[in-house]
Amino acid sequence: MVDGKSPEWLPPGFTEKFKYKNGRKIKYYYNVATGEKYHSKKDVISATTGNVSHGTPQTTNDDNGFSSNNKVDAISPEPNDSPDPLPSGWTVEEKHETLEDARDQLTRFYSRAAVARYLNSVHHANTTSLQNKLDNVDEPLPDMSLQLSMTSAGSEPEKKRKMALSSRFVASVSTPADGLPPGWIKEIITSKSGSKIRRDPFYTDPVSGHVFRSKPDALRFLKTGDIRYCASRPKTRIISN
DNA sequence: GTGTTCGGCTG
DNA sequence: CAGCCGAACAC
Repeated sequence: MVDGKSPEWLPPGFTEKFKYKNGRKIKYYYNVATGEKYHSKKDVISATTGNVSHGTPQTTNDDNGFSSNNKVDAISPEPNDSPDPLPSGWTVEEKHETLEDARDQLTRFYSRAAVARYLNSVHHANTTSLQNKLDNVDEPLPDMSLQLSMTSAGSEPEKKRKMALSSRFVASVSTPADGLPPGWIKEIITSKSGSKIRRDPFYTDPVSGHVFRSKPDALRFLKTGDIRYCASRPKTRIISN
């Protein structure tokens, strides 16, 4: 139960496969016997419980690309093996023979980025704009920039005061990210779903504008320079400077 | 297919 | 309890 390497719920004959589309990791389940693939656990379960032997729930194909050659969708761990979503303006010099070569180039790239980051952080100079306009705040406000926004769950754009208790509001506190290069912003997004209060941290790179869901993700990007290695694809917010 | 949220596992 | 991340959900 502890090791999630083998999904127990997965019926025999099924294998777990991964595919990378647009930098997003997609897991799907592949039925070796029939060649069908399913995107979610539900699909597999409903398909297997309803019709165990043979039923073609999705594609009614007797023969498709799976027949002759099962080219396993092996993930490419090397950054130089798949088309990189390089931003315009960046060019790939050559294909690297060794890892060190690639690493050297990455280092250059990161030096540059580091410089940009540093300059950016200095330019901002930690603008601690303290604005607490909240009336029903029961939490101690930190002396950092606080931003509050709320979304009306229903269709009432009014009465924002008491709504904080019944609707989902989002408050974000921005603080300099800890354990990351200067300039990075850590945001604690406080949201309310149902009656549960969530506090999720996000990390924003001021240079690229990527907002990472976790510190490890941010570190991964810093280290490899490729968001493909992140556990979750970061949203990219434009930096208004 | 893409973005968003939820929920749960782990340290 | 907080952080992280997969997966479900929704657009």
